[in-house]
Amino acid sequence: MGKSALAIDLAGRFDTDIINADSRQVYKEMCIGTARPSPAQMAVVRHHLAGVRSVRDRYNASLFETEVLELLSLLYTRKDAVIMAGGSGLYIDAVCGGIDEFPPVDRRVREKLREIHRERGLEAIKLMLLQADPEYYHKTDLNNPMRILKALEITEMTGRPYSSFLTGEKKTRNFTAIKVGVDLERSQLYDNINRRVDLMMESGLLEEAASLMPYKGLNALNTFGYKEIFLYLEGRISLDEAVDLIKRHTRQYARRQLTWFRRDKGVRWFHPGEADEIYEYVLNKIEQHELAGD
RNA sequence: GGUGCCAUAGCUCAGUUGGUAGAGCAACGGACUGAAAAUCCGUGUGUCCGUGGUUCAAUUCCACGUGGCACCA
Repeated sequence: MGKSALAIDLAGRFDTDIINADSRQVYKEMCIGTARPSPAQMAVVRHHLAGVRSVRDRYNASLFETEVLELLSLLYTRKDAVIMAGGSGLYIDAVCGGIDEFPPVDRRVREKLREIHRERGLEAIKLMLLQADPEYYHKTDLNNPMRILKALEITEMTGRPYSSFLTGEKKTRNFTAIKVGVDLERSQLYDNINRRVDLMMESGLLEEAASLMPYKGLNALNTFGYKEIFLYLEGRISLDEAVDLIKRHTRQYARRQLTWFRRDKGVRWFHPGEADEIYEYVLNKIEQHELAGD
């Protein structure tokens, strides 16, 4: 869509830094396949939280929330505004409104529950959820094993139903978020995506992915751009098929991002080329906010 | 040149003992509280290749044509 380039443009105008809101660009080993900003771009504008973790590390929306809040308290001593850019909606919402706190989950508990799911299927874990947390059972998507497993993990760890941790409260922050979304014609978006993937291949995505093959079981590598190359390296599909799949999966992800942000009525939508208009919009918002005396 | 098989959704293919059709993938829409580039849900009007014939009725049967594939020359 052109989020990164727009963010760099705006960061220049506001003389500020960018915080990366992308769940896969945090991994230092995943560079080409996540289109992490280039060293040249990073030299122009300071980017935070890109390439700061290993694929072997556990990372999630809550850790991101914590890290960004710490970072922001630091940045706001020097900057009036900070730009956060990326497509990971849950991560952005965690920063802007917070997510409820859960206790950490023991690896063995997680493994045990996954094994039950693997061996006895969805019905088995659904039944467990019905007993452990009927409230959540009636509320959640029962076809989605990840949701069920998550709830069971927390219930198992604490002896309390998962739903008792869900307050739905929006946390107050000491900053105001001005949200800007970008969208453009599908045909053009898809052209951009196809071109971007071709460029990744020219830049050595195959080699990067091949070097990460030993980690293919890790969550970080359950990512389009990598998993398709793994299929190729295993001889299951041709390289052309892999590239086509990467393009397709990237397109589908772009649509899912739109679905997420469209739900947020606080987002103001622009064409990615409207940098001037976006700058004006943000300036006005800041001004209104200051007049309101906040 | 001859013979046989095939032609149905964007793609791969089911199917209709004759009453105008449905799966997977794609596409589109949606959901989303520590795996989120993850995971999950919903949406199927298409000259059923063309023309003619048989029939109350043809995408289905028959003939011819067109295109593809295979085999024989």
